[in-house]
Amino acid sequence: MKIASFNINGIKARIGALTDWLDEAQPDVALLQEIKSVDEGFPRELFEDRGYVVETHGQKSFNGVAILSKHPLEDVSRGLPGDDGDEQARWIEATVVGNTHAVRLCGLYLPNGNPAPGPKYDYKLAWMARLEARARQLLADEMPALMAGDYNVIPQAEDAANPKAWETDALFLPQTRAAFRRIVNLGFTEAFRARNQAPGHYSFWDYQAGAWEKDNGIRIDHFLLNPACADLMQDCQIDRAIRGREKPSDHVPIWVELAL
DNA sequence: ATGCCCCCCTTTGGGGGA
Repeated sequence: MKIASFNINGIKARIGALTDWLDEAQPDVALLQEIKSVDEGFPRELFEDRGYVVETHGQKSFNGVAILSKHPLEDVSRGLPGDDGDEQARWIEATVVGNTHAVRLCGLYLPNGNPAPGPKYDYKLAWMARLEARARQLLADEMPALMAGDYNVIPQAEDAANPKAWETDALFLPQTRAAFRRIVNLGFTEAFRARNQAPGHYSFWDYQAGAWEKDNGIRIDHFLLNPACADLMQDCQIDRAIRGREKPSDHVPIWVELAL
């Protein structure tokens, strides 16, 4: 089963780019971030026509996550636990049932956090603490589980073309990286790095200053797999070429192939 | 580190992103 994550930066602006990629890449599941749409505005029939079931957790103008799946989804849950007052749509969960295993899927859009320091950075760190709490539960469960999406975290210097430029940025501050590492170190496998240790692999290139043309990218979209899920991983890749197309998102898809 | 893009509800600009 091929499970992909893609920050599309607005569903309305990305309909063509998204459907083209779906038709070619043929993921069984696509976890989408930044749909920037309310649930009623999401063009679900475009995906239902392609054989996907659609679950959204939308919000007006900003954020918003969704799951598209060619297999039935069960136990859908919206919102990251731990703060009932959090209005931002950044988390959706569901269980997808394969032939041999069921897998718990968590799609996430972690806060950017800039400028740091400040209230937005405080929100990012608080959100990451809630993420850690949910991650601990997923580890305790025996069911294979993954958390995938736009983490807005550059884990290591080799995950940026120009790490110097990110030193004071919320995506790369020591506190951000420590919070991410703390979650991984609970026992998760960072899927891409488990299969590829080379520098120069990115998932985001800014629209500005010719970042794509200069390959001035960063790797901020990640899959974290619990041990039962890591045992099923057969591949993990980043669809880099998508960034060079017409009217692209500033992110590209990343996907894992799981044996189920 | 700013040479862009997306959203809103618009006619002219503001908020937000990474």
